Amino acid sequence: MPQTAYLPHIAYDSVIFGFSEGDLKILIMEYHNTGLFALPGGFVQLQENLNDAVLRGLNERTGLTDIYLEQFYTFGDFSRFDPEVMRTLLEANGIIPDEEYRWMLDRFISVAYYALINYEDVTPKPDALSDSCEWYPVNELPQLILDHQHIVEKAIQTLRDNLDRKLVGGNLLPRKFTMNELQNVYEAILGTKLRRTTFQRKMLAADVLTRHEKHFSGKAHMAPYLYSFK
Amino acid sequence: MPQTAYLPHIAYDSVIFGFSEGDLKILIMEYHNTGLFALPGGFVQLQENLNDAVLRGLNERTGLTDIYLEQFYTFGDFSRFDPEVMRTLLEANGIIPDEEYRWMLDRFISVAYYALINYEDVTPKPDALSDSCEWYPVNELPQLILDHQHIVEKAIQTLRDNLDRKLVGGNLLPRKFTMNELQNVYEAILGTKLRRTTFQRKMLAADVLTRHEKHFSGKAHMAPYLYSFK
DNA sequence: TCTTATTGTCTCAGTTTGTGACAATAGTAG
DNA sequence: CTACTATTGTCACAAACTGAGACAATAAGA
Repeated sequence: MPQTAYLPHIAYDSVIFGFSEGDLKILIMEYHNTGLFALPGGFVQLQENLNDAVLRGLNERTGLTDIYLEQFYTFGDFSRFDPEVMRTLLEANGIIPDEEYRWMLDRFISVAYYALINYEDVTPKPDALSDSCEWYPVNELPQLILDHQHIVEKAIQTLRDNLDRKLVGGNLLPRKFTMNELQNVYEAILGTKLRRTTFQRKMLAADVLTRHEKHFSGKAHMAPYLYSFK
Repeated sequence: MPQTAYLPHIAYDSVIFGFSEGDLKILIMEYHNTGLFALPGGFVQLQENLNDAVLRGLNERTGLTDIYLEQFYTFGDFSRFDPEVMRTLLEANGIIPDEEYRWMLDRFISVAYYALINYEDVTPKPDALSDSCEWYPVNELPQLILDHQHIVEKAIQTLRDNLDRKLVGGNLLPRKFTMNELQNVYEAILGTKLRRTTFQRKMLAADVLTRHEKHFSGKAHMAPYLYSFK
């Protein structure tokens, strides 16, 4: 691992949302030999924009470059400070927190972001310290380190609040999708069922969709149109 | 100034809103002998919660303890970094940035909050480095240091977005107020005129107000009721 | 050709919102 | 004491929006 200089005391965590099999999912890392699960995160280089640091981390995990990303809260309670977690994590990788790594055991304030990506576009990649980086349904998360569970909850809450205002649901789907697929995304995010006709009417009235050709699924019924966001 | 240990690289800025004479106003500090204007801000002590640090700063400026406070964004661009501003500010106060103060010239990431307070409750107090801490209408701000103008714009935008969702307008008024005063607050925040009857109906239907006695202003017309938030 | 599941659209009722009307004040001016 | 004015609380009506169901139009299999 080439050593780069980072801003001390400042970290970011990202809640990366995807949608598959009817479930809203997020990416979770599992660290080597520790049984510890955490959100993907990282640090900010000395001359790097905060937002760029997050995009860099997202690119390392997903390979994607154009990502819908939103900052939603900065967690700064002193109670977040638990050096034993980071020490465990480093030592499990054979790293003794000496001069070069001691800064990692300090207190951190973490700026949290959520990202919306198309599940199909991604093969998640673990980093040097982790065994895996995998999708978990938001309702079936493993126990997470520190306050990461709380960060996820706040991310979902913010996503729900922003869903109608920003019409971001489409970022979780391929470019072209059916109205039913879009509705499934909304239902997974909100955690409630929606009325088909009302949803369709609202989406069409919002004037944000372009209608394309029909999509023949091979199923024995009327074929739905494909749509994309304008 | 007793020296306390602070987290390096981390600051906060607060946009403190008040309402008077029909205008939405915020508190701005002017630093000694520099002509520099800035938002009230500060640093986080080593073992202090971020939110508590902000409340501490707010209390120092306003004397208030129960304050409606909301975190809205963390500004982390490298371009914020301009050590000359801080150097000017320290030197104008006869402080040479030596060992004890050099950390203040480093790059900072700033967590921004907005607060809503009752204008009448407050006599703003400058700090050790500033001549004044005064109310300015948001449309008549002086030129501010760094990206503080941008921070203010984002604060207003967030306040507008949250206005209906969180019904926070009342925090800018005394405990008891008339419907017309509340409407004036909403109009100042949104920057638009609202219809009297629609506004009244919406507020009453929201079921968040308690109606009290009438308020006799001495004017020659029907006296309005006073309301308070439940 | 018949059957089934799903889709796009329409209808109708119920609710909410925009807009103006209007009577009820609380003072002031005669 | 009576007119007059400005503002308030409330109502009325139309327009817009939303919930809920109805229904014809498919696409494929039996």
